[in-house]
Amino acid sequence: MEKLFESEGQDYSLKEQFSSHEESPLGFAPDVMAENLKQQKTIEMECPVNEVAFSSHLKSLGRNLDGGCEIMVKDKSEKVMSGVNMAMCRSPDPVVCDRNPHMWICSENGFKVPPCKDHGPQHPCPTSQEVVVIDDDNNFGCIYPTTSRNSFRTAPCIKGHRIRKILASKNWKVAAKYGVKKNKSGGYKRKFNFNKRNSFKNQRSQMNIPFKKRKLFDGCFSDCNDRRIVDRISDSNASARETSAHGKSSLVAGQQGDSRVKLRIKSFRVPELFIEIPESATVSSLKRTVMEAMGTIIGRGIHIGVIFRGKKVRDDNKTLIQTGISCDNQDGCLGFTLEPHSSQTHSSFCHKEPPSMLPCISTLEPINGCNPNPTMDYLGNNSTLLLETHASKVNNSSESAREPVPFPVDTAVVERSSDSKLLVTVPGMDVGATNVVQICRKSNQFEVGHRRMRRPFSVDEVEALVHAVETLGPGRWRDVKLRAFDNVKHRTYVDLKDKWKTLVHTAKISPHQRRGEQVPQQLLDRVLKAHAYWSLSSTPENLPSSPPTKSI
DNA sequence: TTTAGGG
DNA sequence: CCCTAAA
Repeated sequence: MEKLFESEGQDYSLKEQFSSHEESPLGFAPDVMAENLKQQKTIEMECPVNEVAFSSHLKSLGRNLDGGCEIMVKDKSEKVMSGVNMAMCRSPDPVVCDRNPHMWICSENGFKVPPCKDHGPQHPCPTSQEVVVIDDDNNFGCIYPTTSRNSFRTAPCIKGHRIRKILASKNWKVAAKYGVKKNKSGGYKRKFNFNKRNSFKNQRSQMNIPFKKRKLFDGCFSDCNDRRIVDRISDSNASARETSAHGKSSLVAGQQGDSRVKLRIKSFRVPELFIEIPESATVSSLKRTVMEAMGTIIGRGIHIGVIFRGKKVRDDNKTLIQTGISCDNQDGCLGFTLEPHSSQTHSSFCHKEPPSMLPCISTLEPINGCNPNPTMDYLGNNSTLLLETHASKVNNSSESAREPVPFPVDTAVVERSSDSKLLVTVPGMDVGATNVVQICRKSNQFEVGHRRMRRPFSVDEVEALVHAVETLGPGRWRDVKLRAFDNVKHRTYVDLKDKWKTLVHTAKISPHQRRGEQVPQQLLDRVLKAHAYWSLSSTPENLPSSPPTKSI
């Protein structure tokens, strides 16, 4: 596994963690993860904050239709990090937890068992109780695999209301199971894997989505590359296990005898949130920020995309037969994505939303330069959703997904920033000045037609680039990358080449023509000098004897 | 995969 | 930043 960030002796600021969230997840050090994966241990979490946002989003989709979802951030010592400066959460592994901390706890050292009828936080479930099962009657608890005896407890009401909708209850149940795995001590921990690379590679994500039938799983990462999802079904068929094929969907031969197609959707690809928050922000403001982002994105507009045999099925009017979706299909050729509502593509941008309504849906509309079809693939967790639906339901799925989800979010003012991001200003946050949350659906570079988020080079980056080019020369961009940006995943050697190109151009034009963050003239002088130096000759033997930094 | 260059 | 021909 590629090393994502150094943890030893490093002092990451929150800003760094956020700005380079791809490389610096808040969670475990990747090498630790890799080691754990080798040993097939449970991996707790590797979770950049933007992904935290989405994990929360996933959870909220499922279980918080009637209420808010509190995000708990804990460190290894089990201290709830709420209210402290997030900069404190560097080396520890902040974890996002459910709104029901009595149900699951997710810290490095501690855990609590699910409150099944037989056991509680003070009396952990025995190891024989391998899985937590939530049945179809709003119960949850443990199952004794040897005796098949269940220890269920009726699910609590949320905000004093029994969950009304069937979908809601199903969701809640699914999400409650989300990411829970028994640890070796017999308790249960949340388990995440947000390894982006693997997620991309495996084109897999886990998205718990309302559907007709839900079954339960204990998710096990059997290995690093192939985290199959083991389903454990809560009904009498509890011994039945299913292994997810590709994190997508499989077509199950129907038993109806007619032409119905049964789909078992293993997962959805989901978009991703990017959140930027001041380093001085408190955890509670972070929570709120994440909440806002979640509410924004799940509020409206998400609908379902269908990908069949690697191609997106764009024609909604096609029948399944015309599309080729049938029971004969092999596993994995059908996939679903969550994506912005297409009708909002050109909709105007709203600035205010009535109270008690969701924030503006603008994050869901394709942002200028942003990917209109974010398919950031999320493995994301170890549970999956087993569902069966008839073919006729497929077209309706977007309908249900579009259904507004009640979510207690403050009115948010949403603005479009000039650089293809959305700024969500959240009022009432306790971080002094205005909190600005940038929400931008990041593009998936592995998907065609998706533009990456714009990330202007900082002066420091320019300095590093200039220095590398001074010594290596232009034209060795791979070396430049390895030398100066090896640990910066989002800067490719093409990016560096492009940046050098613009730097040379910038250096040649007059200062008042320059835009963006001003690069110090001294740096630009070095650019020109290096450019001239390396332009003198294309052959090394004709080069001046000393590099540009030392020459002249 | 990298480089190089136009868009 | 994207796209892509060419190496």
